[in-house]
Amino acid sequence: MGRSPCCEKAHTNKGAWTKEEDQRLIDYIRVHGEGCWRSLPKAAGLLRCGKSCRLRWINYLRPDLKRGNFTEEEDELIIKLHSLLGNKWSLIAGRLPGRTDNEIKNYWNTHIKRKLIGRGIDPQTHRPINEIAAATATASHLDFRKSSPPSIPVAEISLINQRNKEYACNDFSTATLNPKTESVEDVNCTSSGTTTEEGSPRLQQRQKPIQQQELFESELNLELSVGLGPFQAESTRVSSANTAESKLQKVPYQLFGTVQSAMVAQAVCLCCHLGYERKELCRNCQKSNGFFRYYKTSDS
DNA sequence: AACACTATCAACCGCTCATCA
DNA sequence: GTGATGAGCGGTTGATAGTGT
Repeated sequence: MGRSPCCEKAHTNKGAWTKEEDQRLIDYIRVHGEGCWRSLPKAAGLLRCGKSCRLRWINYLRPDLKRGNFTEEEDELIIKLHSLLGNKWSLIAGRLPGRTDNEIKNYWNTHIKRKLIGRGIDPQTHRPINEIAAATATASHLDFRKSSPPSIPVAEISLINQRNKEYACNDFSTATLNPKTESVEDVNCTSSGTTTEEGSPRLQQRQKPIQQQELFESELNLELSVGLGPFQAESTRVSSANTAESKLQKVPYQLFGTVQSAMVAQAVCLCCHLGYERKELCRNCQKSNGFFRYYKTSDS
């Protein structure tokens, strides 16, 4: 089915946003709230397409964004969530208050992937690289390296394997996988966008993380005692009964060994759970950020 | 100082999903 | 049931800052 372009491309700016454009967007949303992205640019006097405005707001201008480096706790949480959800960056971001899907995605690709490889963990499967190497022994090295960017020289694998043995006893992902029930293909699912498997990659992305999570639910005392973030909670997209997100909501989560039933309706942001900001409520738990949000149910 | 290479991340693109008429 | 539309997601690209030679 064809569809009209989201904007008049000939009359829109592209590339980096100027301070003036940022200010226009902020001012508009401050007054009118989020939403109606298609009509927003015109209404706000911006020569941008609605998608661009939305991205700029969500990824950069939103007042509750937490800028700065990721903490070690955030790293580990991202790794845990990725092992469950695959490249569902928006779902992962929903559990990391103040972080955006784009930010997490970039951080994953630039830092965490390398970190996991250094630990001897395959970043896509979250399984030890030596297991994967053994399972793919018949495949060419080139294929293996292609599937696990950034590639590591084959010569380094033995060193990594050794490191992995040391790490494996502490690593949640390696310690909880059941070799009897999971083949490499079972786990090698999550979603590399570069997959060349047959069928719709996107469909597989949606289905496989759930299968994987079912394995985890039974075997892993997973711990994410985090509810939906303030933004994620409003999403109409999480309503589907069978999404990984909704399944996550049903499970009582524990965080780093601390038992907490996570009532989604009483969700508390991760940073408060972790005690990052003990003196006062974190920004994500405060509603008075000077902006009001656009609720379809009440505003439209 | 100049150039090449690498890393980072904001922004874009193409796609799917949800909703509505 | 079907098509149009808006919104959102995930993968990719490109500009630029940082680092090495």
